[in-house]
Amino acid sequence: MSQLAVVGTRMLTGAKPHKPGAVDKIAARRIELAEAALETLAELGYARTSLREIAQNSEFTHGVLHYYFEDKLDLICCCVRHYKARCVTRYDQVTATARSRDQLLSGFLDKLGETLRTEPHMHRLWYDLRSQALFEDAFRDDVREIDESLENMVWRVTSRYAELGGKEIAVSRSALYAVFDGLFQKHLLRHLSGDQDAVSTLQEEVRQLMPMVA
Amino acid sequence: MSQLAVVGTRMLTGAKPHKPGAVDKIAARRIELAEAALETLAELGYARTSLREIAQNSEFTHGVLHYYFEDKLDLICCCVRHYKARCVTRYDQVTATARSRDQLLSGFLDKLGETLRTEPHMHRLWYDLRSQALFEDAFRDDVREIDESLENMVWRVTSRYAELGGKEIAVSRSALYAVFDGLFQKHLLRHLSGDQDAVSTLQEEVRQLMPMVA
DNA sequence: GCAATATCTTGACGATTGTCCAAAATTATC
DNA sequence: GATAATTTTGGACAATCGTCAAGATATTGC
Repeated sequence: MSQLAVVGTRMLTGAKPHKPGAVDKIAARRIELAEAALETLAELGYARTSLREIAQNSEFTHGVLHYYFEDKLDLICCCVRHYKARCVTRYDQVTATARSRDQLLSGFLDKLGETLRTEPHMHRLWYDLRSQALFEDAFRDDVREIDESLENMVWRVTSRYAELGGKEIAVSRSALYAVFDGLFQKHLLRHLSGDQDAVSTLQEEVRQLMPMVA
Repeated sequence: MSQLAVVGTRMLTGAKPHKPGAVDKIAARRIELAEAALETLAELGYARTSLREIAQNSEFTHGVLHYYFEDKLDLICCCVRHYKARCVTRYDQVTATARSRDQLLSGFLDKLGETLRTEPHMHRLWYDLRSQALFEDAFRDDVREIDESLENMVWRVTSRYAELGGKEIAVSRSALYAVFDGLFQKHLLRHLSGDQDAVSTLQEEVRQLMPMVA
C-alpha cells in the first residue's frame, strides 16, 4: 500500500504528517508532475491527453502517476489548481506601478498582447478545462474559484484605471469580466488560426472599451 | 466501394447527382445521424463521446456511421454545421414583434431564461466545441462562422432595442457579443451546478446591462 | 552497513477506441 | 419476380486507454 492515501487524507484534513518534510516532498513532486501534465494538456487538449503522454513529457514513467494521484481526475484537478497560481497576479505589477491613466492602459495592453503572443496554448487549455467543468462535477469548484480570481484581477485593474481618472466603474463585476474574457477568447482563436493581426486587434478593442466602462 | 466518396465529392463541388433524390436521401440520413450525435455530444461532451455511443442513441449500429461519414471528425463537423441552423434565429421573433423598448427587453429576457432552462446541455456542447476549435483546425472555420452568426444575432436584437429608444449602440460588435456570451456562459455553469437562481441572476444582469450599451 | 521504508519501473489486464470489411438485409430496376 | 444496387449489420483488427500489482531501485533510520 502506498503512502498516498494517508498523505492525501492528511492534505485534505490538514492533519500534520508524522515525518516533517515528507508531505512537502510529495507535494513538490505532485506539482512537478502537474506541470508536466499542464504542458501536455496545453499541447493536445483535454480530450486527447493520456496519462502515458503526460508521463512522457516528464522524467518519469506512466506508473508513477498512480503513486502520486488517485486517478486521472485527481491529477487534472491538481493541474487546474496549480494553473490558478500562475494567472491571478499577472497584471498586478502594472496596476501597482502605473502613475497615470494612459500609463496603466498602455501597460495593461502590452501585457495583454504579450500574454496572447507567448502563452496561447496555456490559455486555450483554460478555456478547454472550463468547458469540461460544464460536464464534469469534479472540476466545477476549482473552475469557479479560478473564474472568480480572474474576475477580481480584471476588477482590480479597472478600479485603478477608474481611480486614476477620478471616475467609477460603470458596469457590474460579472459584465466587466465577461467582456474582457469574451474578447480575449475570440482573439485567441484568431491568433491560433494564424491571424497576424489578432494581437493588435484585441488591443485596439480593449483600448476603445476601457474609457466606456470606467 | 460505397457511394459516399462520390456523393461527398458531389456535395463539395456542387455537381449534380446522376440520380435525382439520391443525394437528398443521403443528406437526410447524414442530418438524422448528426442529430443523434448532437444529443450524445450534449450529454457526454466531446472528450467522452464515442461513435458506438452515438450509434446507440440512433436507430442504427455503429458501422453505418462510416458509410455516411468519412471519419469521426467529418461527423462532428457535420454536427457543428447542423447545430448552427438551430441557434441563429432564436430571438428574431422577439425582435420582429416587440413594439416598445420594455417589451423587447422583457421578451428577450424571457427567451434567454427559457433557453438556459430548457437547453443547457446543447449550450454546454457549443462551448465545448468552440474550445475544441482552439486545438483542432478542422473545426475552426465552422466555429468562426457560428460565432459570427451569434454576434449578428445579438447585434440585431440590440439594434432594435436602440432604435426603439432613439439611441445608438455604444460598443463594438465584438464587445457586445463578448459580454452577452460571457454572462451566458457564466450562468450556464451556475445553472448546471444546481444554482436555482442562475436564470434570474442572468436576467437581472442583462437587464442592467442593456440600457448601458444602447 | 543492514534492514526498513519510500519511490520508481515495467509489464500485464480488461475495456474501449476508430476503422474496416464481408456478408446479410433491404430497396430499386427492369 | 429476378437481378442488380444500395444500405445496414455485426464482428474483427490493431491501437490505445486507465488501472493495477509485483519487482527493482533508491533512500532513510538505526
